[in-house]
Amino acid sequence: MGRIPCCEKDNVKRGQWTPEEDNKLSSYIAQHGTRNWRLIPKNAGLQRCGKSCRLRWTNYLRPDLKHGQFSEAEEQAIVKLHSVVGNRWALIAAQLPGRTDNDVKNHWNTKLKKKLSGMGIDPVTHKPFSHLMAEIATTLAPPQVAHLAEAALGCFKDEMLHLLTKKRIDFQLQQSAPMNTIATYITSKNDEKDDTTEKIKLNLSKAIQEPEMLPSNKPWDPTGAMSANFAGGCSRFPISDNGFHYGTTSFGNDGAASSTWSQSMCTGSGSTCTAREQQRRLHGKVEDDSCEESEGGKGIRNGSTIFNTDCVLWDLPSDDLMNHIV
DNA sequence: AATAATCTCAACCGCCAGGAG
DNA sequence: ACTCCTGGCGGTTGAGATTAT
Repeated sequence: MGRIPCCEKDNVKRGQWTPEEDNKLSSYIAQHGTRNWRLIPKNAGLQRCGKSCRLRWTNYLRPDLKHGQFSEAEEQAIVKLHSVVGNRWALIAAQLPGRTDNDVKNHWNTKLKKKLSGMGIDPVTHKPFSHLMAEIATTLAPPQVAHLAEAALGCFKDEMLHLLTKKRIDFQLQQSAPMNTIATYITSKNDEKDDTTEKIKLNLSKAIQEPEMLPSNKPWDPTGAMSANFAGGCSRFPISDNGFHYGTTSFGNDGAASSTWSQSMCTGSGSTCTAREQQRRLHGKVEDDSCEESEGGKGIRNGSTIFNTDCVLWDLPSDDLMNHIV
């Protein structure tokens, strides 16, 4: 048979750890190490599950942990790595000395996601929202394009509403917008949220009709207008009139301007891979996915390879960052 | 000042791969 | 060969803190 259960579920304490418990756990581990988590709470005199002890130690008590704010360099590293490996928090944390996967995950979910959204970047794909919309537009037949704004709204509504409500961006209704498109989206809802939603719809639909916004033939075409906007130096987004810039100059509306952030956030013009695909590639589980020009599952094992594919164009010192991953 | 809304982050949950038995 | 525990991981929750109204 297997092994005995790690702990008695009904006889363990849960919730916040007290300083006394922390002391017991720390001093026990200092003497005996972390060999067997099932035995540690029992031997240390703790009414905790071994799993809970392990979590407390790895996420909080370990002496090599940093507990302060994330530095800008750390944030950049997180975003870069996230664009490559997706939500592999342990993998990302391994590149940041003193940070745990929980730290990185929390920081991403509470700060960095919003920061990227605020810059007009989809935090899942690391592409500009407008770039994504242009890609969608090229995949639709003309009758379907009329519904693009609706579809995009479904994807990005939360981020857009967050921008509108928290950042107080004033979307101005454009009287000159093509009426046949507007008529498709405007409905007679009166409450404020729906009004906001309609404004978003209107501006999204307008954005995709702007000639300079649309790609010359593919959205990621390096010769196209989209790429001129987003590749390499990563210039600016359509919403930058409201204060968001995405170039080598300022981007934020919160005063956190002119940082090296702006050079790091953009995945460049080549990415057509979703975060999920990146993860699958990392695992090497998929040999022939939709991003065939990349190295498939072998990319991550070769460290720098993944940074050199057509899917992700980073200016990363890839060997440094990926050493521990390989 | 009181209340509501929002944010932060420690802790938990459940799943999985690897391996002990 | 099989069972199932352990350790690790990512997703989610909720209490407390902070901010807005």
